[in-house]
Amino acid sequence: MGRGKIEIKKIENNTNRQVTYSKRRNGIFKKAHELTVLCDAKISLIMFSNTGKFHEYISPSTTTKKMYDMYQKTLGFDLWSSHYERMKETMKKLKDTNNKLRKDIRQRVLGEDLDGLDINDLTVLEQQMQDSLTICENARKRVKNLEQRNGNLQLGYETARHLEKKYGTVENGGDYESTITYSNGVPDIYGFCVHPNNIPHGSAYDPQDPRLA
Amino acid sequence: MGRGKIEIKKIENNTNRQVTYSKRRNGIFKKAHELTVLCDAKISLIMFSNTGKFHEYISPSTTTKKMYDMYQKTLGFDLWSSHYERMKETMKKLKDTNNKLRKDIRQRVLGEDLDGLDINDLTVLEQQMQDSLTICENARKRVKNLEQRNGNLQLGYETARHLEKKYGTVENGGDYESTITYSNGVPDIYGFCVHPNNIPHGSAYDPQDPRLA
DNA sequence: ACCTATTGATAAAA
DNA sequence: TTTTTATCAATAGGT
Repeated sequence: MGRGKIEIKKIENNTNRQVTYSKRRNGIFKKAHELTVLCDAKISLIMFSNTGKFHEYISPSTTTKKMYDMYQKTLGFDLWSSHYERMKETMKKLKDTNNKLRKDIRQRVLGEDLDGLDINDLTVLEQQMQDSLTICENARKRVKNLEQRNGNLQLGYETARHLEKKYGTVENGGDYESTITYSNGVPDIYGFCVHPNNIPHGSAYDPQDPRLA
Repeated sequence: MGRGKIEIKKIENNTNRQVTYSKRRNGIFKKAHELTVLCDAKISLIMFSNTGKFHEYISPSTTTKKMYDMYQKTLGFDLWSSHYERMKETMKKLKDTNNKLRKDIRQRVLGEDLDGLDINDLTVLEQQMQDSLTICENARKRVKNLEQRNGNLQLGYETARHLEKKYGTVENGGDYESTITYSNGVPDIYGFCVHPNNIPHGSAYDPQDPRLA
């Protein structure tokens, strides 16, 4: 639709391609806007030129984020589920590990939960504790010497209480099952947003622009 | 552009609006496809009619997922960052807790890492260990009696090795910092995909369709 | 950026 | 819905 028909194939002339891109981009944005208004539709149109320049149109009644969310729901799958599921699995493992470690501590330090162990376990455990106790005693003696020499007698009984409170069961660390909801941060005054790549510069489609009316 | 100019405002006649939506949708899809080919651009165009019907165009050289990923990178924010960041934080906390617990165990059971404790800590620790040892000893004696009575002499030294290997430092549980990359599951044979809402039905834009040439 | 001859898109009707 | 066709709109090539 111009001074001659053109084939729909890549325009090799660089300048020409850029000009056509600019013109047709405006055209398609205008079409998107018209369709939005005429038919009360919601449209998300994002595009990158071959030079990486970014532009988008989003219907005023929605946001890109919402459109993408609807897109996922409509197609019945979550585009980042694999990523997300991996995360959730790892979190579960970490929580499990935490709980096991805490159980170990209760077993070893507080002397609870020994019922599940047989004689071999208990013998090993007892020996380890004996060794640890010796190491601990030696350390205490060393430190006692040092602290006395420095007249360092501070610190009270807070330590004991503190240590006692540390070995409960791990609670649920966070709620990640809830439905994803969000509002995005894209300003949307004209219905059109043209976001250049990195450095902002002019050329936004303006529905009021008489040149495009 | 038809048998009379029309105002760009919502078409109130329902049938009319639907017809216009259908026609213009095809029009804009064709434009998107032409722009993709002519200028080697990448375009993602998703739309929902006012009745909730879903249609999309995606340039053959890319995927909707990639487009939104690029979109996020270009705009410098993450559409699901709040959700994602919260998860990462929680994971970090869980890992930290794990490491602390493991350190505790090393301290208490293996007798390592006592350098950071002062005399009060060590005294408390020593007393706890002494108590635990006593409990453990008693447990062992009880179990020993029971096992001997039952002639249960199985189990070897595997336990000891097992216990020794359990208290290393927690390694990075998963790599979630890496760039999100994916290929989506959207079939893309024609460059155009028309996904009706829920139940698939015909009407896909076909670049080969002579009616639209 | 602007022109305008042409091709392309589409509103109304069938 | 799709086709037809009279009209209006978009734009290719030139300035």
